[in-house]
Amino acid sequence: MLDAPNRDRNAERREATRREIVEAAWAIARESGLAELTLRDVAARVGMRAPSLYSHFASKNAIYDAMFGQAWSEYESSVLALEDALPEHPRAAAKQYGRHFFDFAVDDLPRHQLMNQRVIPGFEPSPESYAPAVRVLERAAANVRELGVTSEDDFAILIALIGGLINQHHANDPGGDRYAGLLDRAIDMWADAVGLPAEDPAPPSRKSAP
Amino acid sequence: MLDAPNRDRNAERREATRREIVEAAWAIARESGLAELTLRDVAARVGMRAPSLYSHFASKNAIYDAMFGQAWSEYESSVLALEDALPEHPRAAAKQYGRHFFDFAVDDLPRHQLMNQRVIPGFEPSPESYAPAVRVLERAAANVRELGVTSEDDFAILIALIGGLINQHHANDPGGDRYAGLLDRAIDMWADAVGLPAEDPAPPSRKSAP
DNA sequence: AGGCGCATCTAACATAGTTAGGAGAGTGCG
DNA sequence: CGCACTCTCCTAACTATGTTAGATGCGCCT
Repeated sequence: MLDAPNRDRNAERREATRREIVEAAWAIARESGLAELTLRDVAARVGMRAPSLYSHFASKNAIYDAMFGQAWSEYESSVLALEDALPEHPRAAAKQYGRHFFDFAVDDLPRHQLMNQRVIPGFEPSPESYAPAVRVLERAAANVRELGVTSEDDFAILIALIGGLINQHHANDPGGDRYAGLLDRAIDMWADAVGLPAEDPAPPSRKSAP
Repeated sequence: MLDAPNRDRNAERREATRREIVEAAWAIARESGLAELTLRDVAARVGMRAPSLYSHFASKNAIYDAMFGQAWSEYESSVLALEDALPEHPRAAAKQYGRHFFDFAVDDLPRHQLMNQRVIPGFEPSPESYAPAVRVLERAAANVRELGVTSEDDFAILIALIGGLINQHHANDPGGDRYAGLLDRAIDMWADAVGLPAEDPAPPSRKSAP
């Protein structure tokens, strides 16, 4: 039996190894794409053989789940940070939100792919790993409602619009910035339709942190 | 050497076999999903062994290409048929277009996946198989322009909007119809923004075939 | 009849994810 | 100290899948 301090130390080491594995997997995914991600390569990068990974993860899908869970978690943090820096004007805030979603998805292709779960045949994220993403959407919905948009449907349309531009960017213009340029125009269309007021020339910054 | 009639007959047989293989592949994809599509299963369904498929296709990706090429081709035909039945009112026509895109993508999940090419790691469609899809987009652009939309960007935004709703449908609401219901509202938003006139109460039908 | 082309076959290979079972290090108790 | 337990990692191997090599046999042309 292990006593308490040693149990803790072992748990830490385990966690560290798990993190190392997930980091290695992301490194490979970023360098060569998710399609090139093999357990043997991941294992090699952390100085192991493939079967040893099964001491830390139940399957390859469990590794995907950890990868995506980590990304969603970081995403949630970045959204929380964004909210503190959000301008006061509703339309400006909507645009900043939109640009944030877009940049996040575009800057880091493999991380975007997690939003389109069909990229990995047979993989379904676990509710736990997906939770931060759900919270982000709920927060975004709440924030958008606070801007004066009362309809869930209008919010869903905004999300669809941004998601669609992201997809088109990846399909037609990866590397370019045509669809990033369309984002402001698209959000303006949407803002007019839902009745957000026109933007001030010089928007002041808002919300000192509590 | 073969004389001309026999060469033709052989070519026909070859084409028939290719079609049979592609049909079998679609059947499996529809029943079990693209992830479950294996060459051994495809071959079994047409009464062959897997390596024999290589007499007709250079690789599994070549089979995907044929599958998607066929789907794009049928899609082009359905768009041509749609255009004859398009109502005269610009906003009504835009909605009918939008609903058509949406229904096509939603009714037949595996066929939709071809639009999101990232589903099959390592697969890129050939320009030839993809040509009908390009023509459909060009026709759609021309038709939308004819409705009075002069900006490529506004057209791109419409496409993004519809594509985004389709993606959300597949991700969040497969089987339901929430996003189908949002489509009209979304297209109305877009139509107002680009200045299409309000819809007539009773739109007459248009364009007898030439 | 003889020969050529071609679709199909069997056998096998390479690469994946995964499982079985054992070796060795660390830890705690007698 | 020595023994036993646990845990991580290992080697070996299995299975599934795309793919290649080479043989076989059928049909058509001369």
